[in-house]
Amino acid sequence: MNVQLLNKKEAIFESTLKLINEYGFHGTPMSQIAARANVATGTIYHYFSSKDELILELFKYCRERTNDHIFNVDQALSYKEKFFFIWNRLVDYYIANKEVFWFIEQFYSSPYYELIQQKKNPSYYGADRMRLFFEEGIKSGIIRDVSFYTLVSIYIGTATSHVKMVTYGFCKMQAKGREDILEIIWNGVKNQ
Amino acid sequence: MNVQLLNKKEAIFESTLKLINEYGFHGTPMSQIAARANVATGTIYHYFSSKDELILELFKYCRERTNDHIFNVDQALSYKEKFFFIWNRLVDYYIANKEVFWFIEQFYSSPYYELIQQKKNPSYYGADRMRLFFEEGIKSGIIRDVSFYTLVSIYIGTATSHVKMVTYGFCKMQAKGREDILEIIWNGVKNQ
DNA sequence: ATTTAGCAATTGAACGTTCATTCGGTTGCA
DNA sequence: TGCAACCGAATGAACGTTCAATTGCTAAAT
Repeated sequence: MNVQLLNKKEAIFESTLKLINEYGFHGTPMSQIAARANVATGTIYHYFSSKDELILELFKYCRERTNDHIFNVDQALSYKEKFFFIWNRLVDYYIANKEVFWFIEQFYSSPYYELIQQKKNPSYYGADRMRLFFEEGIKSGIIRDVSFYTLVSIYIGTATSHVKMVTYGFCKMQAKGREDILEIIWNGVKNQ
Repeated sequence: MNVQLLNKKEAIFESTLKLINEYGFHGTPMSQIAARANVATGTIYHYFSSKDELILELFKYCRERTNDHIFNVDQALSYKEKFFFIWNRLVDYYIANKEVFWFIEQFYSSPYYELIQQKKNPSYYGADRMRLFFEEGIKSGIIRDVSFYTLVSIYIGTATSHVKMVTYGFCKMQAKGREDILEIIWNGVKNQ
């Protein structure tokens, strides 16, 4: 990542992200997180009360950054254009930031995610903007009136699945595959 | 291999599956796997050379069982019917066997999966039947001629995404949501 | 039919390592 | 002067793995 790290907290985040991507939750000791971030082990505990909290905070950090990025969209575009644009932005972002993608995927598949749900902390939920975006399409009659989670399964499910294929190396990152997916899901959800 | 051996091995598999589902890869010690399977810790090492090998074998075991189940389909059905049937079977199987689903998800998102890819062991790849099924639809002109991985993103991506929503408790396991998803992706992939 | 040899299966305490966390001390800045 | 930031060796618990000992089973030998 080419970003100039402004503080130690972000250095710790970036270090954790890379190590977890490489060795998984289990295989990344605090000592190595510290080493890669050029801080002492104890320093991490100045910012985070435990390893679990570090991982929870990192998840929030990743999700906020991702959401801020993908929903930064020109409101002058037509709904169809926005539908395509946001999907492509999400895929681009994840492919350019593989560590973020794999960390989020690992997190969602792990028991950590239940911890967050138990807390019932609204700031953990990042679905608000997605919900608004789909509601906009439904209310204006452009896309079919189906439930939010149905649309998420189709829109986000295909995007993450596609990113997995590409980062696994199964298929090349080529425009054709993306266009096909987008055309297919758009044909499926549009009203007519 | 006699019956007794299979029983112990399967008991270890089932125990591992449940514990990993509950505590994650990192949070499940061999001692607990043994306890839940009613065997001694050392016994596990009679069947598996290490914890990593146990997890790799368990992954193969889960994937084989899942594939055997979902592709057990009446060939007399029309292609569209099979398309709907297999998708529903996959979703049903995962919802009825949540530990299998979450284990596979965790595995795919973890660095373990790269280990398997490095081995280049064909027995690890379970995509053959899926590929044949899509080819059947393309050759007969029923579904659009797009790449295998595009179809996987749409077909499997939406299925796993839907299972996640349901097992997270975001949406009820009701017929409506499924029908909507299937109708949308079928509208998208069918020819013209 | 009984004995016996030998190997497979099983046990769980012990071992050595790794790791998250702590803490007493140091640095740097306001 | 005071306080936050920072350090890293020390601590103790947890964990994967080993191993010497025990049991159970099978089949050949008597």
